[in-house]
Amino acid sequence: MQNRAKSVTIFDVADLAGVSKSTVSLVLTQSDKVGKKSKQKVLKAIDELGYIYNRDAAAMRSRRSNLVAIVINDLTNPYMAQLATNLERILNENNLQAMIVSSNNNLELQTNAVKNLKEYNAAAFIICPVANTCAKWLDTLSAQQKVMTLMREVPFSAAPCVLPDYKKASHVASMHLLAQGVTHIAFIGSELSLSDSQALQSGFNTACSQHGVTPLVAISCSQNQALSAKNAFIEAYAKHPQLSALVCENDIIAQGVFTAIQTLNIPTNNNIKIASCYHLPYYSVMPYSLSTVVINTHDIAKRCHLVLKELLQNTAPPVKTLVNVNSLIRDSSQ
Amino acid sequence: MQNRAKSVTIFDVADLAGVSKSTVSLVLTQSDKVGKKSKQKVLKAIDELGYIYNRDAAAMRSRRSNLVAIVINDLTNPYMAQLATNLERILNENNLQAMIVSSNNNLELQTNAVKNLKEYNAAAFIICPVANTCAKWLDTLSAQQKVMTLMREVPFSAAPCVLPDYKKASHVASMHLLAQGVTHIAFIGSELSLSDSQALQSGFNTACSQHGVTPLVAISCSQNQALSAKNAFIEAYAKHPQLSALVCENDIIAQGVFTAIQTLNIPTNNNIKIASCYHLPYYSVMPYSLSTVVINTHDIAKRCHLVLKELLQNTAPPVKTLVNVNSLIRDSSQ
DNA sequence: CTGAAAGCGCTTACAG
DNA sequence: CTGAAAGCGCTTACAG
Repeated sequence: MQNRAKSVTIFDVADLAGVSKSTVSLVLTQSDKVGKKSKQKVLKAIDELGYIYNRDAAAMRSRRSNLVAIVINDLTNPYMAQLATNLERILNENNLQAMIVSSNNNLELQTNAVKNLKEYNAAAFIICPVANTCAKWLDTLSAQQKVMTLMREVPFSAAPCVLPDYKKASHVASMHLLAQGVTHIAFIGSELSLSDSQALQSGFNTACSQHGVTPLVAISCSQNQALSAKNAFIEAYAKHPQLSALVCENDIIAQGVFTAIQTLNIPTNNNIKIASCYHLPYYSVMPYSLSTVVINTHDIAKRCHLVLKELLQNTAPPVKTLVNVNSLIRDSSQ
Repeated sequence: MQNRAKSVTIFDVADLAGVSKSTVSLVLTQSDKVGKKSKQKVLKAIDELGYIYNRDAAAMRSRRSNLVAIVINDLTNPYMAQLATNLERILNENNLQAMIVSSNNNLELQTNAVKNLKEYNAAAFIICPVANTCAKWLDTLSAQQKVMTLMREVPFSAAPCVLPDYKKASHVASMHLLAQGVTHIAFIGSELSLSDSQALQSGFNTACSQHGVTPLVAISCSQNQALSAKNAFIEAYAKHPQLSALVCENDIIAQGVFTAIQTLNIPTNNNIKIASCYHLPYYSVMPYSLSTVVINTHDIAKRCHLVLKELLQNTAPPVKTLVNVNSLIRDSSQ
C-alpha cells in the first residue's frame, strides 16, 4: 500500500497546453478529431509535466479495460515461459497489457488468482489450466468474463480453446521411428490421463496401428520433469528390456530418458531410438540424436491472440482451434 | 477493449444488506469498526449478488494500490521463473497482487514495460534488470516510483537491490574443486562483464589465490544457454587441453559443458571436474557428478518481500542486501 | 454504526 | 475544436 502524492492530471496538461480538458482526453484516446497543432501542444505539455495517464480512471469511466490476464500452470516449464513471453509481446503490439500470473499447477491457486484478477477488471483471461480444472467452474466464469484456454482443453467446457495439433505431433514423431523398423515401442509422458496427453497417445497409437505394431504399455512419469522421466524409464526398462524405441511427450521427458540410458550404460548395439513430440527451444542439448517435432510458440501465441480478439469483439470464436505443428523432424543433437 | 455491463456496486450490496454504503465499504477494507451482525449481513449480500470489488475505483479514491510489478529479464530461465513464482506467492500472502511481465533481455522492452505499468498505478516495481540497464534511468524512475532490483545490481544506482551472495557461492564451488588438487581450472559463464558475473568471478579468483593456483582465462558463452556453453567449451578445450576443472556460472552452463564433454568423448582418465555456482531445481539430470551450490529461490523471495515492505512504508531499505547461499554442495547426478 | 457529501482522474455526449 | 456537466465505483472524514 502506497500513498501517492497529488498527481499531474489532464487538467494540468490542458492548462499548460492552453486547450480544454476534453481535447487532452481526445488526444490520449487516439482520437482523430483533434487538429495537428492542438495535438502537438498537448503532447509537449504532457512531456514537460511528466504526465502519466491514469488507466484506472479511464477504465472506470469508459467501462473498458485493456488488461489481459495470462494464467500459466507451470511457468518453470521453459516452453510455457516462452509461450507466455511471446503472447505478451503480441498483446502489447495490439495495445493490450498482459499480466502474467502463475497458478503453479495448483487448483486452489488458480481459482484464487482468477478471483483476484476479476477485481482488477481484467478484460479477458487466457488460462493454461491446471490438471483437474472443473468444466463447471470454467463455464460459470465464462458466463461473466471473457475466458479462453490455451495448450490444454478442459473437457466438455464451452470456453474457446487454442492448442497445437497434439495428435499430429505425436503421429509424426512416432512414424519417424516406426519407419526405421522398430517393433518394441512405447509412449512416455506425465499426467497421462489429461486431455493433451491423451491426444498425444492417440496419435502414437494410430501410428503404431498403421505399422501393425502393438505398442508396449505407456510409461507414466510422476511429473513433467527430467528426473521423474529418468526414474520412470529405468523402472520400465527393467520390465521390458526389449524396448527399442520411445516416443516422449516433450524434450524435458526426453532429456530424462537420455540420462537414464547413459546411467544404465545400455550397449550401443542395443541402441534405443527416441523421438519427442515437442521441442523446447534452447532447452535440450543432447549428446545423441533426438528427433523432435516443432510446435512453434509464436504460431500458438498468434492464433491465441486472434481468438482473443474475437472474444473481445463478442463474435463467438470457435470452441476449439488446432494449430498446425511443424512436421519437420529436427535432429537436435547439436 | 471490452464493454462491461452495468455492474453490481456497494450500493446494491448496501441495499440488500439493509445497511449503509459506508458500512459496506468498511467491511471491504477490513475495518474492525463494524459489528459482527452487520458484517455478516454484508458478506451474505455480497455472496448473493455476486458482487465484485472494484479495485480500480478503490485505488483511485484512496490513492493506494497493492499491485506490484515484477519485471523479469529472462522468464525462460527456470531459475527466474521459479523465483518469480515464489515471489508472487509471498506477495499474495501479504495482500499484494503480483503482475509478472517479461522484458525478454531487451532494454527497450524493459523501458516500455515500466512505462506502461506506471499507467496502471503499480505500487512498486521489482526489476530483474536486463544487461546495460542505465543507472540514470533507474534513479530517475526511483525518484517517482518505489523501485528495487533483484538478482542483478545496476552499478552505481541508488535503487535498493536484493541478490544472493554470488561471491560466496562461487568461492564455495571453486574451493570444492580446488580441494581435490586440480590446477588447471577456469570459470565459464555468460555476459562476463555484468555485475553478477563479476561477483562470481571474484569468488572464483579468491579461491584460486588461496590455493596458489593461477586460473586459465574465463570462458565466455554468448548466451545463458546450454548450447552456447557447449560450443564455448569445445572451442576453449581445443586451446587448453590441459583443462581439468571448471566452475560454471549455473546448471544451465554446466549442462552444456557436460554435453560437450560427451560429444568430445574425452577419455575418463582425463576426467574433468565440474562445479556449478547455482542450482536450478529439477533442471539438471546429469549422468555425472555435478557439485552445485544451492541458492534457494524462496530465501531470495522472502528477503525481497521484506525490502519491498520497507520501500512501501517509506523507511529507506538498505541499498544492497546479500542473501546467504546454502553452502551444502550437492551431488546432482541423481 | 449511519447517511450525506465531496472527490479521486478520467470519458462522453452535447450545445456552442 | 471548446467548456460545462454528469458519472464510473469507490473511500474518507464528519456530524449525528
